[in-house]
Amino acid sequence: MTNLKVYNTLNSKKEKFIPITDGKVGMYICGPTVYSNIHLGNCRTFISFDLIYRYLKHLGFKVRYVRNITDAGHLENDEDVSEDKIVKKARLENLEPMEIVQRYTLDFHDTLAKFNTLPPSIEPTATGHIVEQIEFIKKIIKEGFGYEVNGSIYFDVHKFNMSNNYGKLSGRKLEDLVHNTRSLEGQNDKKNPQDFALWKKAEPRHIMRWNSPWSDGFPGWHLECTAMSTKYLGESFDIHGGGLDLKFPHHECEIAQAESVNKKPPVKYWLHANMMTLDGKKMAKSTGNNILPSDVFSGNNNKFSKPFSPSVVKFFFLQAHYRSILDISEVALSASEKGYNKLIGAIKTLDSITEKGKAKFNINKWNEDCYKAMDDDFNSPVLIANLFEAVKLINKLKTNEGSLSKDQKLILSTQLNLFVFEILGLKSNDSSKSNNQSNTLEEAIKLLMKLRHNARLNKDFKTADLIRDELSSIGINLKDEKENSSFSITRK
RNA sequence: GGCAUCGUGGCCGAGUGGCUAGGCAGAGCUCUGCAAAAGCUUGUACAGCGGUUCGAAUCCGCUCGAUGCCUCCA
Repeated sequence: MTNLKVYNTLNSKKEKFIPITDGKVGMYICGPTVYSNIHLGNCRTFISFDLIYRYLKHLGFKVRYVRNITDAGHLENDEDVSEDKIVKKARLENLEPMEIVQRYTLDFHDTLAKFNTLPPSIEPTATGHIVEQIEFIKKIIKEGFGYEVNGSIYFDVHKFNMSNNYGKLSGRKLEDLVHNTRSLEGQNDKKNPQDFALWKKAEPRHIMRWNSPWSDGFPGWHLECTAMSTKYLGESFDIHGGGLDLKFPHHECEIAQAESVNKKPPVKYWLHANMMTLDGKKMAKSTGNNILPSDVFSGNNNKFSKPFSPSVVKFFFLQAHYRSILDISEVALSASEKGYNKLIGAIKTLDSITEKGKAKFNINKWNEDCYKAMDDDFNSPVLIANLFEAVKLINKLKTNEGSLSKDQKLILSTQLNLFVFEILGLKSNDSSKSNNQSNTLEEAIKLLMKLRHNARLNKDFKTADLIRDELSSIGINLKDEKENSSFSITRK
C-alpha cells in the first residue's frame, strides 16, 4: 500500500492509487505516429510518463508499460478520401511506407534515449496487430455497434450513447456535439458525422493495405490502441495516458470501442499530460510551430541563441508539473540550466564532504517531504524545490558551516542520487565520450591546472589567467576553491 | 459559437482557506590576486470587481484576458 495519489482526468479528481491487481500496474501510453521527427512537445509528454513509470517502479510495483508505435491508419483528417499520414509522406518522398516508419521510429528511440527515458516493456506496432484489430471489429459488429458502408466499417456513436455515455471522459454531450460539429465534405458514408472509422477501404493508390472480411483496407487509428492495450493489459487496466490533445476524440473513442465489446470501463485512471507551447502557442507538426530536439541540442535553430543539453531541457520540463502548460523560452531554459548545474554540482560536492558532528537539518523529514511531493500526483517541481534544500545544506558544508554525521551523509547521498538519477532520470553529464577518452581528457586538464597552480604560487597571474581563459573558451571552466581548484565541462 | 483549463512578484514556476515554495535575474555584504562558484542579507506577488468567512491567491458570482479541444495532433 502506498500513499500515491493520481489525478484522474475521467472525473477531474485526485484519487488514491489502488491498482486493479495488488502490486501490479498495467500502463498504456499512446505513442507517436512515425511520419516525421518528434518535436520537443512530444518529448515532454513521453518524459512525463517516464517520470510516472520510474516512480511507480520505485514504489515497488511490477509495471507493464505498453507504448505503441502508430505506423498505419492515422489519417490526415476525417474525410472519406483522406490519406494515411505515413502513406502520404512516403509518396512525397518516394519511399516505401516502411522506410518512413523505420526512419522515424529510429529517430523517436534515439531522441528519447538522449533524454534518458526508460524503454517500455512492450512497444507494439499497429501493422503488427492487424489481425487483432480485425478480430476486435468483428466483436464490435457482433455487439451491434459497427456497420458497413462500401467496404468500410464505422462505429455507431449514437447507438452506443443510448446504452452508454459517449463523452464521459471529455465532458461532452453527444447532443452538443451534433449541434457543434462542423459539417465536413465527403462524409456521406457515415450515418452521423460523430461516427468514426474502424476499418477503411483502401483507395487504389493507397499502398498500405490488408485483406479483411469487408475490403482490402486498413484499420482506424482509434482502434489500434484498443486492440493492443486490451491484448497486452487485459479488458480493464490501471493507467492509460497520453497528451491532453488526445483526450477527445481519440481516448473517448477508445472507451466506446472497448465498452461496446467488454461491457466495462477499460481504464481505471486516465492521465493526461499537458501541452508545451512555443511563443504562447501549442507545438504541433501540422502548424509548423515546433522545434526539434536535435536543433535545441545543437543550437542550430532560430529560436534560441545557444544550445541546451538534453539533461537541461529535461530538467526544465520537470520543473513544471506534467498537467501544467509549459511555455519554452531561452530565458526559462537558461534559468533551468543554472539550476541544473547547481544541483548536479552539489551532488558531486557531497562526496568530498567530511562528516563531523550532526546536522540540525532534519534529513528524515526532508526525505519524507520528497516522497510526499511525488506521492501527490508526481509533483516533480515540489520535489526539485526540496532537492534544493539539500543543495543549500551541502554548499554550506562546503564553506565549513554546519555539520553532518556519517549516517546523515549516507542517507542524504543515497536519497539524493535516488531522486535525481533514478526517479527524475537525470544524467550527471551529457558527455558522449567513452570513459577512456574522458579519463585522458581529465588527466590533461589536471596537468594544465597543476601548471596554473604553480604559476599562481609564483604570483604569475598573467600565465594563470591565460590558462583559465583559454580553457574557458573551449568550454572548460575552472573554479578556485579554498584548497585547490576544480573544473567543469559545459560543452564538448 | 459550444465544452474545458488557466491568469501568481522582473522572468520561469509550485501552492488551493490562516503557517517560507523553489529556480533564475537584481541589490548589498563575506570569501578571493582577479574571476567564477558558494554563503549571508534583501522582494508582503497572486488579472479586475463584488460576495461568503473571524480570516481568501486559495471557495462562490460576474467581467476581462489567454490557451486547449470541438477536424489530424504528445
